[in-house]
Amino acid sequence: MPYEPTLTLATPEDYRFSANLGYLMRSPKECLHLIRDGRLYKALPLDGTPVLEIGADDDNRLLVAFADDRGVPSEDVRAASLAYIREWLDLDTDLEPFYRLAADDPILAAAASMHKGLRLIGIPDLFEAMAWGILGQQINLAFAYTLKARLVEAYGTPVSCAGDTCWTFPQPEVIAGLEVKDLLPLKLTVKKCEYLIHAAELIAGGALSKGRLQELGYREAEKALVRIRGIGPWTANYVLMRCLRMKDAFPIDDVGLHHALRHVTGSDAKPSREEILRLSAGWRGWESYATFYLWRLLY
DNA sequence: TACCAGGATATGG
DNA sequence: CCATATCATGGT
Repeated sequence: MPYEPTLTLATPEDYRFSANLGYLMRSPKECLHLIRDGRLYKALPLDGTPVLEIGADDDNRLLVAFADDRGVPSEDVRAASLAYIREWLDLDTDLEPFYRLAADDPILAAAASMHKGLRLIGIPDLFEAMAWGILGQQINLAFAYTLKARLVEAYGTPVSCAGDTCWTFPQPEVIAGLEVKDLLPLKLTVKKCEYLIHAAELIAGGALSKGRLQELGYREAEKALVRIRGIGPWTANYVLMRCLRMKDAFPIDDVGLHHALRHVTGSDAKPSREEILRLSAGWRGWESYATFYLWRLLY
């Protein structure tokens, strides 16, 4: 079904829209975007919450339409939407160095080849990234999606989208105003309720911001995050990877990474920290991308 | 049905 | 500093 794209967006030579949709479709419980007939829909967390419909043409360009019935938005909103897409889908990173190192890497070669054209899908909003990390601690991914959907449907904002509902993630100001007892019915642990509310308070109060973390650089930003209650090394690196887009962020404690490494090496035991450091020695500066690609081997 | 899941923290040695 | 218990529901 043809549609009239309002905007077109050039992508890098090695970009493949379908490879990225593959990642975005990994959970049927995802509530922050939806995919229909090869097109991606999302309500952007920007002023006016524009709803985007994103497809691709044969020349590997992204075709962007505004999928709500409010007509074409203002120039400002269009520009902000394009900027959001570039960041979310990571259209401005040159992946050539990553593919070059992956081609000769016994761990990465297969994943890089199989999913070539995939980019690290981001979580531009800091609170969403932290909340998603906290929710996902020590539970399987399917359950994490269930919890996220409950949180979003309780405290987020519904937006009509392609005859369905897209949601925007709850604002930190909203979650900061809650008490543990408000979140318990979602079946989070008491600690996760506390972590979530505390993170929301830090961001809503201005004590923590994406911009400030960005200025710190990887090591210092990691330290700053780990000092926050409920944010350990895994969550800190997850946030730096998905939100701050630090390419050397590396969630080395990630169970999914461990499974992927076992899958590639054929080992039946969880790799030790030393083993992972040895296997990843050649990934310097691309640890986040390496992890993201390895995750794709799991589902 | 058991087992375990994209961990973090508190506690005890 | 390292090992262990605890959280706690739900997916497979």
